[in-house]
Amino acid sequence: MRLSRFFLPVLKETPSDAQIVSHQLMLRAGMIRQEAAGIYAWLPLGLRVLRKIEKIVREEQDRAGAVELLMPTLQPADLWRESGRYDDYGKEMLRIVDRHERDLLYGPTNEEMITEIFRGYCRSYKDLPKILYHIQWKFRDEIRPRFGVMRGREFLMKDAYSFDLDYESAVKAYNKMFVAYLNTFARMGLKSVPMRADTGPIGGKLSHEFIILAETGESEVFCDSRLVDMPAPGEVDFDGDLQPLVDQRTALYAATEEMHDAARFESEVPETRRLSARGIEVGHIFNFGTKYSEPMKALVTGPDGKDTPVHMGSYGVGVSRLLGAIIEASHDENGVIWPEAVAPFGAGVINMRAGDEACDAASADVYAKLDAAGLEPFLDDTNERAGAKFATMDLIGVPYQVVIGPRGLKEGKVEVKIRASGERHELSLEDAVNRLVEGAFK
RNA sequence: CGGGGCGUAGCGCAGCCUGGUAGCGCAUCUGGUUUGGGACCAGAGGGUCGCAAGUUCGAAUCUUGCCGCCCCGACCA
Repeated sequence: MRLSRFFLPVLKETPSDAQIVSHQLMLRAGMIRQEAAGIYAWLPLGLRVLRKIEKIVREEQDRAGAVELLMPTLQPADLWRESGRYDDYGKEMLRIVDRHERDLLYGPTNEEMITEIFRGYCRSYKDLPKILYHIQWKFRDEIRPRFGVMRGREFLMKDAYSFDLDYESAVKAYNKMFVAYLNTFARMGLKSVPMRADTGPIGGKLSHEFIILAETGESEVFCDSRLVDMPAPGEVDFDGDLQPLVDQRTALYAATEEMHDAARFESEVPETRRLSARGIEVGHIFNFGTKYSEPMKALVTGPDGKDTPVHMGSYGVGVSRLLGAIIEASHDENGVIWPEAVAPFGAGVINMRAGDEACDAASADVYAKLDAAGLEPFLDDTNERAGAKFATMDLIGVPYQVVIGPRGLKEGKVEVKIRASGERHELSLEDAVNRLVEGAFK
């Protein structure tokens, strides 16, 4: 992508209504634009990152054996009357009446609808187990939206739902998502900590929140510090026994404020490892048994010929919130520092003197080679001054910058700057390209 | 929903108390000089001061109502 063709409305000054750094940087880098309280338009740069995050979430869901589908944002109220949640959910649910006076709602979540879909087709225990998911926009009419995409009213969420014959089998699905989540967040450069959580209005007994530690987090959390640096499981056999991997983590103390037990914390965790911090919830998994399948009559016939309600679980990831969480975890005074896996562009190319024949030619050459190698380069081919170009490239957080100017070019050199460390390397044009393509700077 | 604050040009703000020609910085446009860390000079455009009603000869400024946004608390991916 060339900057001259792109749509990148960067702001020099920080808009006054943004309080936390991720919100400020998302506005300044031209990633989002607020259209109403808690409702944002995704500008091209923000959308690119959102898609990267979505892709990682999708790949890890698929790897864990979940199957993607897509449900509508609008749902009939009757479905929610079946589960009893039409009345329970309260004002957070946006209720809509259509021209025929039919009650609809903009889905805040999809347990009812997925249960309806499941019961429409699956009658036998032989259809089980199943995990279905989608990545879709949700609306919750929050009392107080805040912090940009961290607590928006409209937000992108991955929600998965599992269906099993019994509790034991449902725990296996739960464990799959548990492990998949650890891998998902790790791929985005985040250290996530699974914590015992309250099940809230969704109901059920087994539940964990996945928390990213950050000063600006909304929840207070307490955990054994060993959990924070425990590496993600990585390659695992999702059909194998995941219980040891889960136990290894759940054995260590970790709880959010509402589940915190100070006495237990102090007795189980040695003082040096007691970590109390703030965190951002980026994922939440639940097992809720037959809470929906029973009232909604999602029954399967078991091997014994008897009908039983399926055991279900639901598993959410705040996809749009993750942008905020990643920025909170990775930025400096100059802007965002994207982990490579989610960076909107793989490498930036700064043409220091657009219009200069040699600079134009060298920039085009580097750009073409990086592009051919699949690095998704971003070329600043504008007439801005050097300082402005550096500032913009730093702000939008591109992991590597190739600086091509007349000064270096005289000696056949370009400069590669690593955004995260600030390190610079003077290299020949070929070396710069080759080493970027090889990933030599990682 | 309770408490607090704000709404003036695309962005950041001043002006309001004490009513009388709507201003500054950045951004934008034109011309020129510049060009390795957010340039300089000269000129130009852009605002029914959130909306409505009231008070007044006269309202950005005072009063009332409404709307929107932000912050603090109880809830949530």
